[in-house]
Amino acid sequence: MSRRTDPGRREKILQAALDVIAEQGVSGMSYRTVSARADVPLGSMTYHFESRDALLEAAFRWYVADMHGRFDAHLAADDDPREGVVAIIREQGDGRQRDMVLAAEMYAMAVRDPLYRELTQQWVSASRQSLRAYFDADLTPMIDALLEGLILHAHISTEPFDEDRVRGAVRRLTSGVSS
Amino acid sequence: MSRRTDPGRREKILQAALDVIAEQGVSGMSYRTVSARADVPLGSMTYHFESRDALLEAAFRWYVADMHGRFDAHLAADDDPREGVVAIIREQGDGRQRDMVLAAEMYAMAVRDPLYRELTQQWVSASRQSLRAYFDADLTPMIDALLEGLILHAHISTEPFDEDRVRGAVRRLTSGVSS
Amino acid sequence: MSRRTDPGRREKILQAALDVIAEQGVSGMSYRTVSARADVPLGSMTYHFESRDALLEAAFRWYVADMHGRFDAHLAADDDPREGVVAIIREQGDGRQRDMVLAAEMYAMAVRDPLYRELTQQWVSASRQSLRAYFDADLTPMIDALLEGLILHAHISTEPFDEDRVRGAVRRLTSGVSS
Amino acid sequence: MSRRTDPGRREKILQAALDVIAEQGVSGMSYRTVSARADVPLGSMTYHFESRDALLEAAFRWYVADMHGRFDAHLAADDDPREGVVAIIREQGDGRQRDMVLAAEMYAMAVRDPLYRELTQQWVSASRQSLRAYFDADLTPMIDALLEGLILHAHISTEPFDEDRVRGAVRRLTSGVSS
DNA sequence: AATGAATGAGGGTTCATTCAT
DNA sequence: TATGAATGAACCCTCATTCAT
Repeated sequence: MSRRTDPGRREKILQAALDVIAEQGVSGMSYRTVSARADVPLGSMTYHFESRDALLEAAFRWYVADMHGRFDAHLAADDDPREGVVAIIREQGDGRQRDMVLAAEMYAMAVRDPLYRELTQQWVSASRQSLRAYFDADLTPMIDALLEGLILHAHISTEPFDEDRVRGAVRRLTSGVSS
Repeated sequence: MSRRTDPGRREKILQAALDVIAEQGVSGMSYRTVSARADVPLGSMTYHFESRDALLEAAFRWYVADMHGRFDAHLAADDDPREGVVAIIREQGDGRQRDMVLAAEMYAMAVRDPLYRELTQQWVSASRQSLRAYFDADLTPMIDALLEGLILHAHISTEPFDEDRVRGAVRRLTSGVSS
Repeated sequence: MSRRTDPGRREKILQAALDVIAEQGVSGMSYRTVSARADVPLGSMTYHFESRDALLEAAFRWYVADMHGRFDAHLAADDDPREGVVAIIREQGDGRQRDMVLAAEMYAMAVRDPLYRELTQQWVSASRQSLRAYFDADLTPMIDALLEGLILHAHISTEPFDEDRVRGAVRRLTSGVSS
Repeated sequence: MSRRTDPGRREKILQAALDVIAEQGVSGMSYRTVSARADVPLGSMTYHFESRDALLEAAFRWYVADMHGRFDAHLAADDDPREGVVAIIREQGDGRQRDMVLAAEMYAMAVRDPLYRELTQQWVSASRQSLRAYFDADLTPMIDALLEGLILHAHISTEPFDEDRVRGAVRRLTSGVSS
């Protein structure tokens, strides 16, 4: 079921969709805005994605898969997994506006729409699964939550990122629990 | 006392706007949906709120003021502030879908729009200010972040809320630091 | 039937109306734009002018009266009335964007609406009446027409105003006819 | 040959637009009025013309092209070009309300809007170019201006059109100048 | 005498979607 | 297979006008 004339078009559209969402939010993502961004004829959009909803879902699925890959890589990169957590917060919280916007939009949909709730759950589960390789099972939801909250606040706050303070919190949270 | 004037109309519209946002998201909040919800003529909307954006902003300002009041009350209600934190997470995480939707939508806007970033900052600052009455200054952003992440995850997750696990995390995070 | 509280308000509104028309055209002149320009409450507009149409008419009547006064003055100012005509063209054609816009808008209405046709006729008649004091009766409509066309073209054209050429045309047009 | 496609639709819309302008002025030309006049769905309007402004411009360009063709034909039709000028004034001034309204509306826009100023300049230039084939270069702007003013006044005035008077003026204006 | 509150109609424009080609 | 043409619904917003006060 491959496309013969422009095999990358599906992917190009998905990328453009995420770009548009990052800039204008989900509500700004229309067939029109995406087709313009991807430089693809409007009539072609419905051919590749049956409906706007289908496109939105496909875009976020792609995004989640991409994000999880990076999460894993970070944890594995450091000898001390606690430093991996700090690194994730540092990287995600510092810059990466695009990823944060996409995540925030997805969460906003998740709390209302079961489809995106499920997708987000998969993401959260996958993250915890990764954490569980290094931390106690009881602890992983807490680490994950701290991580989430810190990244979010880093994007909203004007205060500079204080790595030591984060490091301290991570260590304290994980203290006295066998890994 | 005919229909010619309706002193509570502004507030009625704001309430309806938040209701609509909670149900359909910010993108579902149109002059039309709100006017229908508030049982107010469409032409009346622009009289009270110059633009859709102005209405949206007014609605979220109202919401933030309301939320902060409840946050404060919780912290003050318990002898042990750590239990207050647990109570907030329990209450917000358990049910209260409406508040979570509103918060999530606001965050999604905040990461893109300076206006809402500022508003959210005010909220976060106010929360920390309240926490600082009970916890060490270095610690409050961490507690606040944990709180945020846990509430968010509680809404997304299907797992039941595990109060003891949360309590443990809060205590560990605050251990060894003078309150 | 004078207004006690703000005797100049009627005039202030009329002036503002003409200002708005000059800038945005007749279609841009609304109760709202004029009330904002005149710094007068919207509710006050209908008190002074029963309808938008009434305001528009009053504004143009005021304008016509003003214009005719200036036309007369020019003709009387010079010993040679032919030079007076050249002077009118020079002054009106050179700059005075505001007057031209108002005239053009009035003509556009005149060709469609009997009310403004009548008003414009009065203006044209008055101009010819003034010209007739200096020129042959048969000639005045021609001079008037030349005048009108030259002023209009002066506003549209990018070419500089060529006074000598105009002077030549006026003299030729009036040649061999007893004044 | 179902209704799915309609190759003449663009032109049909342009014609309808000019009709509406002639009857109700530029300010009466809305997507809605034109779509009704052309018997075309409202949603179709924005497909063919990106904005109301674009439609307006296209309509006037079409109109100008049409007018110039007729101007040329008149001049060439008579052996004596001076009679051609008289004929133009007679035809345009007598009846042809529609053309006059359109011209007046265009002038009104031209004095405010550079886009229409340019378009009108093109028209005026083209007319002079045509006149220059028969009259002295210095004279053409004067003939053109007289023509313009007479046609305009003919539409506003109630007096009947006096062909001999016009003929006399044209001859006098062109007298003593080599053609 | 003067005006703030209110409203229905209509304004331009965007949109998801359909379908003939 | 791919797309230009088309459309009805809904969008935000401006407006002239009414009327209670």
